[in-house]
Amino acid sequence: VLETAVRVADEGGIEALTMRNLAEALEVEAMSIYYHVPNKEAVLDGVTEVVVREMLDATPAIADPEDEEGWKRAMRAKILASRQVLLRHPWAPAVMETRKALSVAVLEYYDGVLGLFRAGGFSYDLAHHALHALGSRAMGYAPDSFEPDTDDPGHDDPMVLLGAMKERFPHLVEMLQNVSHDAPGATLGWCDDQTEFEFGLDLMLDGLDRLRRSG
Amino acid sequence: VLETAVRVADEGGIEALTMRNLAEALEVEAMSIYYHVPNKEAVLDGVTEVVVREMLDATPAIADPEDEEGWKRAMRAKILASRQVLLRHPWAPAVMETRKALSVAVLEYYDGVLGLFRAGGFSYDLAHHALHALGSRAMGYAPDSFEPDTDDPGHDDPMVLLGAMKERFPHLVEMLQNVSHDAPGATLGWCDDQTEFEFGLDLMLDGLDRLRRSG
DNA sequence: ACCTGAACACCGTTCAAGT
DNA sequence: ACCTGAACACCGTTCAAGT
Repeated sequence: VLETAVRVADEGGIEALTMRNLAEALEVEAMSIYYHVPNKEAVLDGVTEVVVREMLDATPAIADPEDEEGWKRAMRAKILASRQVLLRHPWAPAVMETRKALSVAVLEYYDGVLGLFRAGGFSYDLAHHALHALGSRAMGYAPDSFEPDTDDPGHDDPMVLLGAMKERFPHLVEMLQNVSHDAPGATLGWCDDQTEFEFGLDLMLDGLDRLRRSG
Repeated sequence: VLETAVRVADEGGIEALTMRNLAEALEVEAMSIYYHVPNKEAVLDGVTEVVVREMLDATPAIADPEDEEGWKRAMRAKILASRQVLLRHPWAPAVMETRKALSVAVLEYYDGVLGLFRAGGFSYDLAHHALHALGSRAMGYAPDSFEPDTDDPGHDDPMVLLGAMKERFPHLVEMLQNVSHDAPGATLGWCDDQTEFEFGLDLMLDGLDRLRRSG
């Protein structure tokens, strides 16, 4: 029932997940879903539950490292594995943001993360702060503030555009000219999401490890 | 025009911001808005523009610190000031997440952040990574993964509930019992958002400062 | 140039009714 | 116990028509 909902969202995006579409995919006619499910909110709760359970299944083995130093490696592996799951369900982060109550799967997930912190010798207090600090990164995603502006403002010569932008956003333009290698004119679409995600994640994990050691 | 849209959202929440409601607030009847604005997406673009410009106005003075070491202080002040703006518009982060194109105000904002990094001696490459790492934190908010579950599962004795949860989520329950002081049974609603935000922010800024110094 | 009214396609949801 | 059809309230949006 919920798994077909996930499939509908995977294929047509989240906006394709309407009650009528879902009913069609279930080969049942229209409003029969309401017998099994109270409302659409429950469907959205359900699909995130399915996705998070996929994450849990993705990392069953690495839950409890023996050595204290191994917490970082295990945490990193767990989070990056979850990220792989999310890449198969690109709509999931947005839906998860809108869930206010914590589902059972999410609680299990955070419990596992906490377990890793504890295995690494974190106090509950520090582990609690750490969980907040990681935020959505603990579930394998980060709000991607940067997307290319594919609209008209760039439909003329990109070099001319850069020049025009230079007075308004001097540092941004300078950065673009210094960092971008392969695609000189392509505004901001060239960022390697995986690299950036790991950079931020490691920054967090290294900082937390330092706090752990200093007590 | 857009400012009244912000007011409507401030008063009634984001779900109250419908074209018909907005028209009523403008004391104009219904569909006249479409003469001034192409569609609702443009309205949402507009309101984030207004909010981000509020952020820009909130920190005009601290844009360029002389000393290299001051970058962190200035960045922290800028971000926390933006956070104060967002507290007046609690619906704004969710809307900003859904914008894909970068508005002029957002570009200006990021340009200012970049300027602070540069003033601190960051290379453009490191500053670029830093921007990604900060993510939404650069704009004063972080995805708050934790909200209390106010629904029925807790309508019996909280201590009994904790006991029942203990086998499924041992680390979570243990953490709750160790960290929570003032409100022992109140699931997870007691977290101090401001404290947690600053903890995560400082973790990032400290890590970035360390990378900056090591070259 | 600016606003309006009626209408359309679509959404989540209710409810009495079928088997 | 499970499904259906018709209907309701609401949404964003179109378009020909008004001043």
